[in-house]
Parts: sequence; C-alpha cells; structure tokens
Amino acid sequence: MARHDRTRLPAPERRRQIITAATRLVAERGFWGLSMQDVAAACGLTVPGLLHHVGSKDGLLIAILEHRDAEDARALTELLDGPAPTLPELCAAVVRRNAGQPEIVRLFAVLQAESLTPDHPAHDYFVARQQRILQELTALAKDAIGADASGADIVGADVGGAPEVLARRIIALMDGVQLQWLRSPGSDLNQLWAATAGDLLRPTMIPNGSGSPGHHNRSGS
Amino acid sequence: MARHDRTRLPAPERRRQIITAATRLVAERGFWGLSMQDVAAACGLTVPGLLHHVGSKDGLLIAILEHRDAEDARALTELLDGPAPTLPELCAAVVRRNAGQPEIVRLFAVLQAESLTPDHPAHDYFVARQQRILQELTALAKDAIGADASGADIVGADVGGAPEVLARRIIALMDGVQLQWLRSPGSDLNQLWAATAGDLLRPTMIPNGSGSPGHHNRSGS
DNA sequence: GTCTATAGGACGATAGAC
DNA sequence: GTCTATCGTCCTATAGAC
Repeated sequence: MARHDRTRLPAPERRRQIITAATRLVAERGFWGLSMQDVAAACGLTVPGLLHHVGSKDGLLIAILEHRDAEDARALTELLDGPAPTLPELCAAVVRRNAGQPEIVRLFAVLQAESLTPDHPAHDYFVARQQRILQELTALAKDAIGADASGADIVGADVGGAPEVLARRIIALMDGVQLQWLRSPGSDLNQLWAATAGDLLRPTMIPNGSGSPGHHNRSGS
Repeated sequence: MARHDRTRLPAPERRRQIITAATRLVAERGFWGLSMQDVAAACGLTVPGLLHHVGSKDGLLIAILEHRDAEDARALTELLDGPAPTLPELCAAVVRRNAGQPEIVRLFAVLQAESLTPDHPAHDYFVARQQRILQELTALAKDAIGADASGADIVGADVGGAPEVLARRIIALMDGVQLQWLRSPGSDLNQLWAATAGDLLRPTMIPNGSGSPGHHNRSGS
C-alpha cells in the first residue's frame, strides 16, 4: 500500500524509528535471526533506504547498543541524583525500571546468550559490559558491607573477596529472575524480585544507608 | 578431498554423530544462526544426506533436545539412587555435572533466551521444561524447609509460598552463575557456585541455621 | 533521503540416480 | 544411505537515478 506516500522523515527521527523497530526484532529473533528486510518493512522503508542510515547490519546492532547505553546513562543519573541509595534500593530501582521495558530486557537476555561466542558482533561489547557492571556493583557492595557490622557472616565470612561475591550473586539473581519473568507473561518483575531476592539483601544490608557511591550501575540484565 | 571415501556409517551411529556436531553448532550460534550446511560439513555429509536422517531443520533441533532429555534422565537417576540428597547437595551435584560439559550448558543458555518468543521451534519445550524443573525443585524445597524446625509454619498460608520462592531463587542463581561462568573462560563453575550460592542455602536449610526465610509472597507463573 | 535495479551468495528443501 | 543437480526463496550490499 504505502509505497511513495510515506513521509520523508528527518534523519535523526528516522534513525530513532529504525532503532526502536530493530530493538524489538532483535529481542525476538536475536541478531542471527534478524533480517534487514523486516526492519525496513517495519519502518516503511526499502532495504537500501535502511542501509543508507545504518551502513550495514553490524552497524545497526552497534547503533542499537549505543542508543541503549545513552538511555541507560540518562536514566541512571536521574536515579542517583537524590540521596545515595542503599544497595537493595538501587537493585529495586533498576528492577522497577526494567519492569517497564520487557522488550529491552529481552534484547539483552537474547544478545547476552547469543554473544557468548567470540565471533558475535556484540561479543566484545558484552564482555566489557559485564566487567564494568561487576566492578561498579563490587564497589557499591564494599560500601554496603562496610556499613554493616554483621554483614560479614552472610556474605560468606570468607576471604576479602566478599564484595565481589555479593556483586556476582546480585547479578546472577537479576539475570535469572528476569529470565523467569520473561518466560511467564502474566508475572510482575517487581514482585518476583522482591520475593526471590528481596529478603536476601534487606536484612543484611540495610542498617544506615550511608556510603558515597559515585559509581554507576547499568540496567539491563 | 574426502568426497566418496567417507565411511558409510550405520544409521544410529550417524545420528549420534549428527546430534553431537549439531549440539556444538547450536550452542555457538543459536538455532537461527545454525546452517544445515555447516552441520553436514562437520559430519562429512552433504546437506541432502543430513536431511535424510533428521527430516528438516526443526527436526534436527527436536532430535537434539530429545537426546539431551534422555541423557539427563539417565544421569539424574544415577545421581539420585544413593541416599536421598539434601537440596544443596543436589544443587552441587548438578553443578558438578554441568561443569564438565560447558557445551551443553551453553546450548541451553542460548536456546533458553532465543526461545523466549512463542514462534521459536523450541518454545514449548522450554516452557514445559521450566515448569517441570520448578515443580520438582519446589517439592524438594518443601522437604528441606519441613526439616527445619523454625520453618514449621512457613508452608501453606499463601499460594506459591516459601518452597516455590526458594526453588525460583535456586533456578535463578543457577542460570545467572552459569552465564557468568560461560563468559569467563578461565573460571571454574564449582568454585563460582560454591562462592556465590553455596552458603546461601546451607545456613538456611540446616535445622539450627539462623536464616529466616519466613516470607509470604506470590509469584506469577 | 529514498528509490529501482541488480549483483552475488547462502539458505532449506526436493527429486531421482546409484 | 548417500549422492548430484536443482529449485525457489531469502539474504546483505552496491550502483546510480530522482
């Protein structure tokens, strides 16, 4: 139907439209299952028209991830400009945000698994992302544990690796809970997280939410 | 080179070879990224030769998953024929087994994410699998909690009470830890699990543990 | 900035010989 | 049980007109 009668959008707006549509499609089929033709069709474009904006299929994926990074950074600064949140508060905030954008969470879940192999175009991105998140959360965990006198025994009473262990635990729980959430259409992520992980952190970490984070945690998975 | 000089294997043996090779390739690229040509090449076959055995691409995936089910069932009965293990013991046993077959773990990680969308050929399989595992683990968790004196009144009250929450927590942690393991080539899954989740279950499940899992909440499913 | 046209492969699957 | 040959479809990407 709509062949020539499509409005010619300005480039930035068109780009946003492309990224939005592509995000949904990548979330559904992964990168290997994504077809440029489908993306173009979803935007009312032809394939060459689409390629004019993103250069290549890999370029499209990179554009998606960069756009996601920008959005996350924006949302996070907004999230952290109030009083410094405690670790469980921060987790809850991230979960609350993710609960409203299942498409994005699914995008990261699919790409994170798909990109485990080194030749995936998003492999390096996700390795770097994983390291960054682990570092940031570990720093926050260090503050949280330091503020809690009895915190040592729930975290493991083990070596000095306690903060990193706690960070890894949180990341693992978040990833796993989100997967369960995505597979159960009726469920609510906030509720699922509170039930599954809430009282795992709260009674241990909560006393006086002090500490000066200055670190960022990115949402996603 | 090797064109006609390939040994003509008997069907069952050839089938096993195909499934083994395909398992590795699906683990690397997912189902959408899998090409029958690659599978055929890995087996020293042409594509029609491969299709003769598995019927179609979907048929190949089903064959892979069915073979996996059979293997898992075999390993599990072997695992459970001794004295009934406690919940953390069972977890450790599963982790120990998975640590030896990263390829299989990766297969499930990739397919589990990829099959979140309903039109994926393995969607129904993974929904059923998730339900089955949740039920089994919940039953075990009920026993574990029942053995805890302080948890006597936990069960009941609400729909999907404490045992299911514990089961979900274990599943989430396992999925998340395995993802972290797969992304860090040097790491050891047993160690990672013990550090991240080990003492999360032990102090809670032992009669005198000070853990307090008394928490009612509903979790969607 | 978007189009038509087309190149150039790779894909899954079928038919039929051996 | 495996092959050769081939079909039709889909893909990413390029060239050049408007």
